[in-house]
Amino acid sequence: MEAQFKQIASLIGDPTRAVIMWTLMDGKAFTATELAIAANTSAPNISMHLAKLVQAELLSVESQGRHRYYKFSREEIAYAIEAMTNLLPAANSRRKADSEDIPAIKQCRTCYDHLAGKLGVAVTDSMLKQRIIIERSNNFTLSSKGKQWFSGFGIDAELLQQQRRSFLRPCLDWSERRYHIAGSLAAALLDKILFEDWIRKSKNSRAVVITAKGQKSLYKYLQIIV
Amino acid sequence: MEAQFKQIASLIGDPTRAVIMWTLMDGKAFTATELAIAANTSAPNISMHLAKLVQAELLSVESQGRHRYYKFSREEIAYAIEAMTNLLPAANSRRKADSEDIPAIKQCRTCYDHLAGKLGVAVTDSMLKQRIIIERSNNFTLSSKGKQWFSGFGIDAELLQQQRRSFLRPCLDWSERRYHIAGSLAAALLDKILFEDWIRKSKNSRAVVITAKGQKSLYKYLQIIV
DNA sequence: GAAACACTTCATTTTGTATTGAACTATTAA
DNA sequence: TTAATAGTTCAATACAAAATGAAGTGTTTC
Repeated sequence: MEAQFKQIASLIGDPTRAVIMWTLMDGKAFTATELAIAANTSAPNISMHLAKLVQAELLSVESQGRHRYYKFSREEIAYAIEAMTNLLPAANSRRKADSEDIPAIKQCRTCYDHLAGKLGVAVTDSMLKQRIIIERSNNFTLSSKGKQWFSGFGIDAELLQQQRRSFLRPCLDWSERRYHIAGSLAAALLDKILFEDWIRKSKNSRAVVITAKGQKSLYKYLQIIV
Repeated sequence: MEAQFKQIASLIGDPTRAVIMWTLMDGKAFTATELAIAANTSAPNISMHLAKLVQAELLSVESQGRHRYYKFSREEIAYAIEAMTNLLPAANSRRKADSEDIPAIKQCRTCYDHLAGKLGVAVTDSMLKQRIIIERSNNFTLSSKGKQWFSGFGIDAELLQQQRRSFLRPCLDWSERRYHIAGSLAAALLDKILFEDWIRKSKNSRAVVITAKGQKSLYKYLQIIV
């Protein structure tokens, strides 16, 4: 077992593979070439690394014509990467002020399948304030008022709650050092506000931008001033 | 940020350091020599690796005379290692039947600060059956009956619930592929049953053995037949 | 106070594995 | 049918980082 853990650790541990995993936290599937660009390496090299990750069943591939799309094979992978990400800020708090610090990604971004960054935390704060969700000993639950709120939003919380996957859980934000909501409910919310064009994903980055419509709606529904 | 993630990944990724982290999942502090034995390497080498982990604030050291005790600097580290551990079974399901498979550690072991393995899952199952805890969409909550049960056990659940740290959460068991309870409540339970001598930790391993007293008590309180 | 122990530091060597370049397959476009 | 694109495979190379061995610090024990 220890040997197997070593294997997984060194699998994620390689810098190039770490970037692959980091990039895939976007939630969508990437082609080998896209990942090569993200990791700033050659095609043969990325191919080798992807092969290793697929063989270990950390990633899955899907061929579409001459493209091969890579993504996490299952949700747990994203959870693990997320957990590793959370180890970071404290480790670097004393370092030089980050030169690579991109404000955009701190403001508003996605975390695998849900909203994170300043906006993610703001949404969560507002929901707590309005008692849409209730916090208790590091756990969130949806209130009955919350069920109505989501329902008015076109999201059937009851239905999501019946599913096997995690419904609502706190996720520590690496830039804010505060919790935002994750789980199927948070994923459904992200889907919805993307569909409604409140926010738009930027290309090749997890950063998202808030539209004018989003600005208005975020104030209306959640009293968030962007 | 990506660069920092790379750093953390390669920090955990080295085989020797992976063993260090794995060993520390025991929850207690280890000396450099103990870790050198666990990782099967030399004193200078383990010292170098430990220095790196401490510098990254993944571990903390405490000097006691000529011994230096190393442990996780914070709870999140254990969570991340745990999350990584859970990626394993699927990754190896197709492999040769594990030759290194030690039954003892599958039966009953600790997972950082709480009970895991077959016994951990059995305890959780029994608690669910008795409605001491309630499961809902991948989350456990303590029932009022449960509060009494723990109280009768000398554990003040209310008090634990007020603390900042996670109170009760599911933790996926790598050997059983099923959930067992984790969080401060599960940690308090482990403390209690260790104190009551139901189980005993074995040296240099996360495996625990069930005592005769434990066998009786597990049946009495949780209807578990060992 | 000397010896044994626990651990670290430094300079050197080793080694595992990532990377590179060339050649190859398969798909799409012209 | 040819050319371009997307990706993989293989053998050779390069390199960063781990391991080693000798020497040093501080602590306990006899």
